[in-house]
Amino acid sequence: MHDIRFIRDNPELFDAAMARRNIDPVAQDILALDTERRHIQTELQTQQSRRNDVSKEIGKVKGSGGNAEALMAEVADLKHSIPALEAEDARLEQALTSHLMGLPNILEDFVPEGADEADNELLRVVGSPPSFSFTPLDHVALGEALGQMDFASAAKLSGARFVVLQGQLARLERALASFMLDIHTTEFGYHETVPPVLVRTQTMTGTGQLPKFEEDLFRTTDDRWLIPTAEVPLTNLVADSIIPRTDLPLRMTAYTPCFRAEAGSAGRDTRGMIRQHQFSKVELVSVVAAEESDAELDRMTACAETILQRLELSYRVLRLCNGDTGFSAQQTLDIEVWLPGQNDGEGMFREISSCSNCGPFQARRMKARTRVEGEKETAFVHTLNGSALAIGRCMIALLENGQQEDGSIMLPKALHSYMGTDKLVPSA
RNA sequence: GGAGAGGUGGCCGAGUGGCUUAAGGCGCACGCUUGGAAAGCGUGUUGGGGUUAACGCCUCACCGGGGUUCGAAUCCCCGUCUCUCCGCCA
Repeated sequence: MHDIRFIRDNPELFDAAMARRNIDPVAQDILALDTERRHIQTELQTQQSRRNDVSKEIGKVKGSGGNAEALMAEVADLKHSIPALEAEDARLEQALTSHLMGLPNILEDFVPEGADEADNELLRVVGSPPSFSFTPLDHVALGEALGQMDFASAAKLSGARFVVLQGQLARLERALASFMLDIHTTEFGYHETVPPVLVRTQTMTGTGQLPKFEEDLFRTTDDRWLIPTAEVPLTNLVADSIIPRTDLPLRMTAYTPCFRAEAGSAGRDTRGMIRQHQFSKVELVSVVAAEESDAELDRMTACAETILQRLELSYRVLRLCNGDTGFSAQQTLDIEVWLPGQNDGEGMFREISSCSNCGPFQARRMKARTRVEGEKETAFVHTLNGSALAIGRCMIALLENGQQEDGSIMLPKALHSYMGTDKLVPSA
């Protein structure tokens, strides 16, 4: 959510920022509501103050046996006007809040200009793709040849966009989660967490999924929501709190399933494990002081990159353009891994991680603040989140990059101890 | 799922309609005291919003939302969470 005081002081800047999000000027409408609301509040509070004074006076008069009827008659009038003003104030606040809640975060100035992913800015390419003496297969062919990746059975159980993994691939899921969590906790200081995957509406609103993106989510019959990412519960852990400045930064990591309705993705990535309704992911969340968030984004991205490097996968890092940056982010860096089996064996880069600095945007929605010990002023924290990494897409990358002509899959050294072997072979 | 008891400041805890400006304690900060420290004494110590050049003034908030009343932490209704017991269950 946005700071109404910023909009009051900089309406043109605000509209310019929203223009980068393809949103028509809104500052004038917002400020009209704001001005009217403050006018109502002033009048309301004047009347409340009068009511409080008179009520006290009535108490005193009655206590000393006097006649308070004149005073009570005065308050009788206020009893009509105060509720009316309260209702008007509530209406205006609601209108203002719903307006502000629906507007995306302001982008950093250096976010590149562009309509979609084709316009993202390439920051670096790391590693080099493996070369094959044969045409590499995609993960579907490889996984099914292993007899360990079963889309037909998943469709029987759950419909499209699900998968059943078995044998070594099932273990690989577990191994990857352990491998990633071990690095983040022991080398990078993230606090391992197991959060709920069902959350309340208020929690989804705190990180920005609601009220605008309901159609992307699964909702339960008792009015909870399945998380689309562990960013939601992890970040909301600091909602409604004031964190001592000395406790920052907070760094949390969690391995959770993620659920996405993929309502707007009909026909996209229908083959294989690239885009599923359910997938698992190791997520990183940082809660930091304002002045630290830019550096924290670089740090977080480096943590995600470390995983890819240890897995000996090549990748590239991009800064997303305005058209491709998500609702809550002020800046996003994507990591795309090389998948040699895609594009009919030509290979292509696909997103495997997305690291975002949300600045104070989510913190303001969830009232997450910090304070320097001994000072009175509080400040909204900055929140960041990143995948490190998406497990399913990581598995795809390992299969497609490690494939051998005989159909077996060579695993990177880092996983040997987690897998108890150095390669994947077809199930007996 | 059933029955009961609860939710008050950073923490503990008093408070069954006005004397609450939320008692008292703990913790914390500052000061006095001291050679220094402890103890003791004193002062201060929630958050959001409106208004103001500023000091300040006002308002809201005692889990959340409604209601009764001139006036609600206190009474009523709904919701929510916690605890105890029962049932069920991994």
